[in-house]
Amino acid sequence: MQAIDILQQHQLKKTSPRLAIIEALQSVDAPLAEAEISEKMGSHYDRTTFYRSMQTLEEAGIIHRIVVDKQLVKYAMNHVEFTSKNQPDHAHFFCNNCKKLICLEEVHPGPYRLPTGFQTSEAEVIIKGLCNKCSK
Amino acid sequence: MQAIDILQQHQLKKTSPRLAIIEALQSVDAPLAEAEISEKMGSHYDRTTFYRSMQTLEEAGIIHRIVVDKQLVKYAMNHVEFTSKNQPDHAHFFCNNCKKLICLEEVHPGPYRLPTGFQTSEAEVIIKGLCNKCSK
DNA sequence: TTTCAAATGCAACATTGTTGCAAAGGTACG
DNA sequence: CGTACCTTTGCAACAATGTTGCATTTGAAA
Repeated sequence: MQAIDILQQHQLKKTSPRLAIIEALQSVDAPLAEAEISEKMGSHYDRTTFYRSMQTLEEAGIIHRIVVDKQLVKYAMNHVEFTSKNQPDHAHFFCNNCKKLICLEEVHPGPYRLPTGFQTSEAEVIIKGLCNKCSK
Repeated sequence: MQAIDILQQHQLKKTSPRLAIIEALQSVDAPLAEAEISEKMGSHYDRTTFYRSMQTLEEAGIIHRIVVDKQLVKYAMNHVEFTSKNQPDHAHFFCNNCKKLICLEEVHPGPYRLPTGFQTSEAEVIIKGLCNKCSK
């Protein structure tokens, strides 16, 4: 779907930073970090606007955020079936060699057997290792 | 086990920053963030030394690091049976209400059914929700 | 006790993210 | 089309976490 239609569908204003961010994420088939997105957006880039846009897009269920490691956060488009109520709960794979992050849409972790009284709302799973290209 | 014995056992120098960090982590039954550890260590505290010590202790298999969220990293003692080769692979629970992190030593996630060619070396699982005290 | 590699502590810097506020821009309405 | 209004942007300043270089100190072995 086109970026402008996605914003329309969620009743968000069609501003140029939001359109640029969505188009950057759609341009590659992998989650991107802020630095990678800002590169694709060129010169006219503001970090505050980026973070505020990401928050808006995440709350609307358009993107999701993946915390890979201490200093590495990546952002990815959601599939159309995910909304703010219906959170994506797939696992992510991080390749220790090529440093790429891959959404494993078909891997749904859990359920987990927690001690009595614990209530789960969501789970974040990062599997690390070597991807299919780097393990050869 | 005493902090000084732990360092001895791993053939690490028994320096005061390392001893203070281990004692801080042992003083409570929960993973701590840098700010929480530095509080317990009092005035004589240096952030560079802290991070370098944590790296040494992690590589030795004495502690492990848990990335809870974008800007929240916690550190916890390993059980004696874990070494640098034998990584701890238990899940962690983060309470969205009281913000405490709990090691679920008995919850061992996986195995995961990954696409062909993917090799797993480790997995990090953060389950979020309400802990037994906050769900009442 | 002496020696020396390892570790500390300081300064400076890097990255990621947040807050306040004035200016600019999108959208609805006439 | 133009205007009015509320949202969003963009800038500056700040905050938290983590890293690098280098001189000084210190643990531990001889």
